[in-house]
Amino acid sequence: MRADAARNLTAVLHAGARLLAEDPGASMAAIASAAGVDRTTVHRRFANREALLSAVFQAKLDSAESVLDEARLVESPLPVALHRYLEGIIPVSREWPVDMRLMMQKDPAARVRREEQSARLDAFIRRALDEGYLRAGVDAAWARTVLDELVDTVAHRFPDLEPPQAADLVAATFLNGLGAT
Amino acid sequence: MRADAARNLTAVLHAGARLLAEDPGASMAAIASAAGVDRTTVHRRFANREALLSAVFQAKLDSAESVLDEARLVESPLPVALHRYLEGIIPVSREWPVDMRLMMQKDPAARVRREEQSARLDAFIRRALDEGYLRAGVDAAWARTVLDELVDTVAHRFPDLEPPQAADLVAATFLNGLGAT
DNA sequence: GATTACCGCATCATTGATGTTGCAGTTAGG
DNA sequence: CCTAACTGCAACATCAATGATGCGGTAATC
Repeated sequence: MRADAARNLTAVLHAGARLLAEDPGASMAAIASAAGVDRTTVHRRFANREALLSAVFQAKLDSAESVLDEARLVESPLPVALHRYLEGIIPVSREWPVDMRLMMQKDPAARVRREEQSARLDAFIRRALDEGYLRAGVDAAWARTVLDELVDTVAHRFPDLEPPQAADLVAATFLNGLGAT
Repeated sequence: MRADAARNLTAVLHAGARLLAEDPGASMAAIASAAGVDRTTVHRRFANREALLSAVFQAKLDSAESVLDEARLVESPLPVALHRYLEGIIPVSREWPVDMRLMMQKDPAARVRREEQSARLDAFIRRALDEGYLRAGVDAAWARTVLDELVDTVAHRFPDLEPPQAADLVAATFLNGLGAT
């Protein structure tokens, strides 16, 4: 692929992620325009709207997978792995703000991949329970969901918070909550 | 308004909230069908799609406002008010699963009302800080956002949890987090 | 039980989004 | 500098959603 084509491609993917996050019904024309590209250029690269969405998901899943790999969720000491994961996943969530849950109803391939990554985080939460970093009796599914939501929240509602500080905030809230004493 | 018309109206609003939560691009036809009503009936009651969305938001805002009033956020002891608010707002979030943030971009009236309600919760969070129920130094905006997200999460991702238990879970997570000791 | 409000059904017009194609112009890369 | 790849532009076809309307039938309310 030629260099300018590659630039346009990533521009379209990023513009797509950004516009679709604000409005899941964003038109191809709007995405193309935001990417500084003609509408037909997008159609030439992606056969249909679904293919474009798929490509955006794949891009996000790729980034997330790298973070999961580099966090060493299984090997590293748990607090270290948690912090490394958070510091990595928050920028990913910002770079690809598109919400997976809502949009990959019609993309089974992306769903499968998402579930594989999800399973790695589930295992991490179980490990946290086993090693006593979470209170006994805490529901693993609840802990997992809360962690996801805290990540999304700090990523998108507090965009000016740098990743290290954001990771601290999420970890502290997750483990200690916000209450006194 | 005739009784059957009122029934149809609420059926359309509920179907709309449900379908729009799953897919913000859900068609009027799909909503009408889900409500067991002809498409033209919906068009007769609501001049356009925007009006239907507005009505759904208004319905949710009405319910939320009742909860805010009855929680007595200013007068009651803080833990009592918090629990009462949670126990009330979780069913509202379930009854009207539509996400406000995403959808009322184009509905300034709803936005204003939402912000008024939001201000009441902001004040409640400030009160919690002042009275020492939240750790000193905790960012009020962060606490506020986390509370909202915990409510939405327990409401939609744990639909089988009864409101009292769900409220306990949210309050405990909010104040104490999930970590050990 | 009469009336009137409401509904379902069929039909039509309109619009915005999607997707395709041909062509001329530009630019990356050998 | 030459070529092939890529783009923008214009034009076109298609389709699904929106919105309007008239009419016969049904059901709520008095």
